[in-house]
Amino acid sequence: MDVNDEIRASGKRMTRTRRAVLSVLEQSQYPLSPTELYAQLKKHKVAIDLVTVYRNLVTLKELGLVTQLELHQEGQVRYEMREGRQHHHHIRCKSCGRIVDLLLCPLKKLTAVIEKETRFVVGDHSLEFSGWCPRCQ
Amino acid sequence: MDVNDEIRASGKRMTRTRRAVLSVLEQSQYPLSPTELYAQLKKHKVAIDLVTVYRNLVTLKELGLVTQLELHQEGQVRYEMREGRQHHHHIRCKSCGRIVDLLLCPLKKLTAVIEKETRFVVGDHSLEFSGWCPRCQ
DNA sequence: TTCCTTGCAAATACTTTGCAGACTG
DNA sequence: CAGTCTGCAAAGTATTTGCAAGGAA
Repeated sequence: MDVNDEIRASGKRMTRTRRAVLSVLEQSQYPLSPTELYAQLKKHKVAIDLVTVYRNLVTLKELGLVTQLELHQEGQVRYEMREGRQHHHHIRCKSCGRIVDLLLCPLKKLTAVIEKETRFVVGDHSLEFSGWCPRCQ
Repeated sequence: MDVNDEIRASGKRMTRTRRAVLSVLEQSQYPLSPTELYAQLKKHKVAIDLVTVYRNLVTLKELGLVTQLELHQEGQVRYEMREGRQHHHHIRCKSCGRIVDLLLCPLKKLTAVIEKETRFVVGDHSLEFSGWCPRCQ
């Protein structure tokens, strides 16, 4: 079942703007904020409103096609494609803002410890590093 | 050097509102958002403006007296006293919003791994869990 | 033809800024 | 007294909502 089918299976429709949003996200090397995504779309001469970008991102997130991130000190949200990507985290440069994937996650064991200690049932976790990238050091 | 001295040593002053903000933060069992802090102050009949709460929190953060947190999916910032508290993280209930401290941090070793892998110099990290607290399960 | 989707305008939420008067040391 | 701090008004940024027209299946 491809993206198109997944959208239609949920009763939603594959529209011109939806396709464009997905396309930009697929091509991006890093998670995009709604505003950045909007700027990319404009650059590619796609006629779309910022509000539509927001609404499409909400929809795609609900369908589980994209993942939403909130990086520290940014005051905005970012999205990245989920398609086949394994669970991962990010590191962000405090100087230039560059965001790089971290393909590791040390928290599986920790979750059990936390559940025992707090009696919470753990759902998600978010982990993010920040520092200075090679160029900015 | 107590809080009072620390503030004065930086050329800042210990004012009525600053004292009130610190007092509420000291008594809170969990990190407070500016708005929650403001509500507490009002409840204690402290005459203060929300803007002043924001400004004092910025100042106290710059002085290292409070720590700022941004929990996932909250869309607001929180602050907690730093005074002698060890480095820690939080878990938040997705249902009632309750926030509980986690007194562990498994990330010291990981930092070295990440620095080698990404060539970043790691500054900070943020780690947060969310799930369902005992009452909400 | 149904009803999901879009654009535009407007509202909301959180946070920051400008300025003149008030207060601390 | 000098310089910091405060309240009030207003601006700024990110995001959401209402509504009527447009578009997908």
